[in-house]
Amino acid sequence: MAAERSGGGDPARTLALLWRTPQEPKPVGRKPKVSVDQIVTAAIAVADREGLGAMSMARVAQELGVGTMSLYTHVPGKAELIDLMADAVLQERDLVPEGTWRERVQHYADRTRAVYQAHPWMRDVSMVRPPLGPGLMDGQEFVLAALADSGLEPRQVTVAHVAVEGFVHGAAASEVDDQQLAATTGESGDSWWGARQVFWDDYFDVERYPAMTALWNAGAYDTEGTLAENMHRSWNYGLDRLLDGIEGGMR
Amino acid sequence: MAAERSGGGDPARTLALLWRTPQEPKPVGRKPKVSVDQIVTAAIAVADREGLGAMSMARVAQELGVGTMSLYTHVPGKAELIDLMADAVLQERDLVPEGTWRERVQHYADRTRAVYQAHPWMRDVSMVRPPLGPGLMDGQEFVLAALADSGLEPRQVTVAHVAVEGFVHGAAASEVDDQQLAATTGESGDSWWGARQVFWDDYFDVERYPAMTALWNAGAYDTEGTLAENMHRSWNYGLDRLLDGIEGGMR
DNA sequence: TATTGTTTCCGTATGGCCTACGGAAATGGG
DNA sequence: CCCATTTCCGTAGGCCATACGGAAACAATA
Repeated sequence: MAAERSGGGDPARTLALLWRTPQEPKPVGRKPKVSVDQIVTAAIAVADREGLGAMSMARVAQELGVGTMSLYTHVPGKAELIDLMADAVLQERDLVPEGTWRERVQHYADRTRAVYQAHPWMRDVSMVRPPLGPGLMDGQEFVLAALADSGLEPRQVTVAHVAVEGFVHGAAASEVDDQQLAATTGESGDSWWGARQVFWDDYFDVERYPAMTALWNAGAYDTEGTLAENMHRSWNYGLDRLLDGIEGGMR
Repeated sequence: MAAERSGGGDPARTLALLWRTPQEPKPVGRKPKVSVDQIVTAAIAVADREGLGAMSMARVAQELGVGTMSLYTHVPGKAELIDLMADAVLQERDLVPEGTWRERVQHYADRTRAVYQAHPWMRDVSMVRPPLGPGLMDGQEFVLAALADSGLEPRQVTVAHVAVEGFVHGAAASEVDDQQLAATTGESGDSWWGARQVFWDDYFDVERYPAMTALWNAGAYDTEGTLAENMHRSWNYGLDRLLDGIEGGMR
């Protein structure tokens, strides 16, 4: 399925929802059975358990014990609901501004990674046209403040920011991909690779792939630990090297 | 929509398709109206034009002038078809092993980026449980050979490999996200941001976001060029810094 | 209490998706 | 001409988002 995205709906309405612009309680009329917060919470719960693909309007309504169409009274549509979900979980990062600029970027990366771990469906939410809510904005402010303290020129800060942001979201996404697939398909990554043992037996050609063969023979793949642990190690390594490079590029 | 993925179908069947294991022509029986190659080509064409979300079995069959169910004679299901599509476009990279290890990694990144540019739907294809076909494998061999020439220890090569791979696919994905959304929603990135001018007017709080405000005032966002050009610049910067870091880490 | 205005709830219907099943159609050999 | 074999594909079941419009609930008023 393609990346889920914010609708072309009225931006003002979506922004009001993202920032929960308070509106005076209606004096007359039927009392609502559900609130926006309840809908968002229920939607996140469904997506956490069964993936974004299973998060249908009908499924969320069922979870709340209301009719499907009732949701549309509180939320413009599914795309906007996903925006609300994304911003809500980004708020869970709870960033504390302590330490050097580098430690703060690493903290930001760790917290963002934790969000993806807790909510693997974030992999499927595009951050190119992001939900302009408090969750996203607070995060941007945090990293930009850290990078601005690094000594980079203002113009360089914005460039470095895109690179860091890309790495963090990209790496977090690929790291949780595995879990998400395990959850939705019911097959773990290890089992999946195991079932493809046939590949190494029947298709891998040592003459066509000398570098891989050499690495294999050198024991480069004799690793302890699970697939997830190895990905995490690589994630830390990659971010460290990227920050090394940014630091070194200032001279 | 959630990431599209390979089915739990018979791995042997999928691998045979990926490597196009030749099978002796059937002596008897009805002649096929379409081939696997034709199906994959048509599916790629549809996805290129209208996104992976529009690439339905019915749509592909229509493109080929056959009934929907006829496709299932040649391809196990939609998930496997997506694997075949992904491996096919990865083969377009056509990697030439020239230059220093660093130039080769950069060449790999450029060619992979070109694939995403030409086929934006690749953003929606998970690379965690990748199609183990020639397109993927040749690419892996190419980068691993380059990294192995860098002087890193074998064990370090595999770690660096995951980091580079993550950066390349992640950055390429976020770079094409914008184009893909422009194509499927009919709204360009610039127009989308324009419609959200309201945000800066009504919601942005200079006291809550001092770092962003300072950068803005310092002219860090007074950039010429389009959104796409800026993303490309950041991509190059990020990869350079990552490779700087890898190079520096060897000492 | 009955009416009225307002708001929310939600059943129905439309048009899409994947794919299991099984019969029809085509083909070449005996 | 028959028949085994292979491919083609119509039907049907069970999902999805959401436009529309009427029913139901509620507060204020008469």
